[in-house]
This record gives sequence, C-alpha cells and structure tokens, in this order.
Amino acid sequence: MLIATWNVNSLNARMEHLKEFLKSVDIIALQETKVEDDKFPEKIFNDMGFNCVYKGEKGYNGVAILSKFEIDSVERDFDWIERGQKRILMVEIKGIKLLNAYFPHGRNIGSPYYEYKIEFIEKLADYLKDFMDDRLIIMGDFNVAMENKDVYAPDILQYSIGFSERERKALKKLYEIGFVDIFRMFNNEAKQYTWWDYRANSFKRNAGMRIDYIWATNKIAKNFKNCFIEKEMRAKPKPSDHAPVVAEIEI
DNA sequence: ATGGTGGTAAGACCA
Repeated sequence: MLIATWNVNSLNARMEHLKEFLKSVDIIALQETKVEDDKFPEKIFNDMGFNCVYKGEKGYNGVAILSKFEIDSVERDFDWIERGQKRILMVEIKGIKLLNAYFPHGRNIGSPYYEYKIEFIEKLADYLKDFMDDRLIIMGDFNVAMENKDVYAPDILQYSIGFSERERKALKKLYEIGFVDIFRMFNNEAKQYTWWDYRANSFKRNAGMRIDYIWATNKIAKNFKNCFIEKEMRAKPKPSDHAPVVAEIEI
C-alpha cells in the first residue's frame, strides 16, 4: 500500500489537486488544513472511500489523516505539546501506530515562536520514546532540514529558520531515539527537496529544503519498498509550497 | 538585510 504526507497549505485551496492525488494513495497525512472541524469536507472523502480523522482551526494549522483502511483508534490530546494549536494526531491502522505532525515554523531564531518550536520537538521526543519497540510511523511537515544535502544553500541557511543549529540538534535527538528516515533508505542524493518558497522563483531555481518526512521504527522500516517525492505536484498551477512524500509499504 | 508570493479573509498575520 501507499502512504503519503502532504502539507496542502489550505485544504480548501488544494481540494482539486488533492482529489486527483488521492486516486493514487491508500493513507495520507495532511498538514495545514486551515479548516475548522465542523467545516471539514468529510463526506467528499468518504465518497472516495476514505475514513477521516481531523483536528483543525480557522485559518491556521490543522492536521488530518485519511485512510482507505479501518482506523482502529485515535489519539488527539497532545495539548501539552501543542499548547492550543492543532498540530498532532495519532491513529492505529492495521496494527501500526501512525503519528501525523505539523511542527511549528519558528519564525525567527531566538523569538518566542522559535522556543515554542524547540520545546515542541523535545516534548514530542519525550512522548515517542515509549513507543520505539512498536510498529510506529511518524510523518508530516517537521519544518527542519536534517543535513547539508537537504538544503539549497547550507552555508547561508545555517543562520536561518529551518536549518539553525538548535533546530537540527533537536530534530537529530528526536531521530536518534530510534527512527529510520524512509526516504533515505532509497535515495541518497542531494537536492531532493519537499518545500520551495513561493517567492524569488525558488521552485524554478530548485532552491528548496527537505523538511517533510516519513520516519519509522526498526520494527516496521524493513517493510518499506520505496519512497519518493511527488515533485510534479509543486509544478502545477496554484500549488501548495510543499510536495507530497509517498512511501510504498508491504504489510 | 530586505523583500519577494500565497492563504485567509477582508486588514493584518502567518508561512
């Protein structure tokens, strides 16, 4: 089956692209839905064969998981990490725990938003360390690039949001509790990005960053057969600034 | 260092 993660940057604005993309996946984790729960277009997805779990707010943030398979349990209470914002959902499907996360952006290094981002990553690591012997997949927009080869200009961006030292350290610490970066199991090349700024012709120049991930514990990582970035989605008219990441998994 | 574009929603705010 195919699982995917995609920051759609508004569900409403991306509905037509998403409906097309859903034809090719079985489970998808969405971020930045920007829609309140009572306005979530659940019926449209149900009619396409997907079960839905969602947690949103008006205009900002918001996450959802759509699944062609039964969703056996849902955990939505992550407020001690999110602190009022709608950013994390966890479900269990076919005996696999699946966590969808939209990490905070952080705005500027040293700002209160930056501290909130660092704390968010640390608290998430603290929460997940108890699940490392499980079949666990975490996926989403982590808003931090891991390595030099994951950004277009590491020398400059090391002083910018998304690639600063403290962000990378926090993300590395989360990673090292025992995750495998599924994309890197199949592709070790540089310049494999998932996000390009709308501004400054970034996509045409391939000035991007790899900040969207599918990570898995060892228990389940061996079941993955492929992983790729659906870059064509970013080339469409009216795109999200993120491209989906898709992984093939054998269960 | 600044400002570039896009989404929401109707003027900033967020990314």
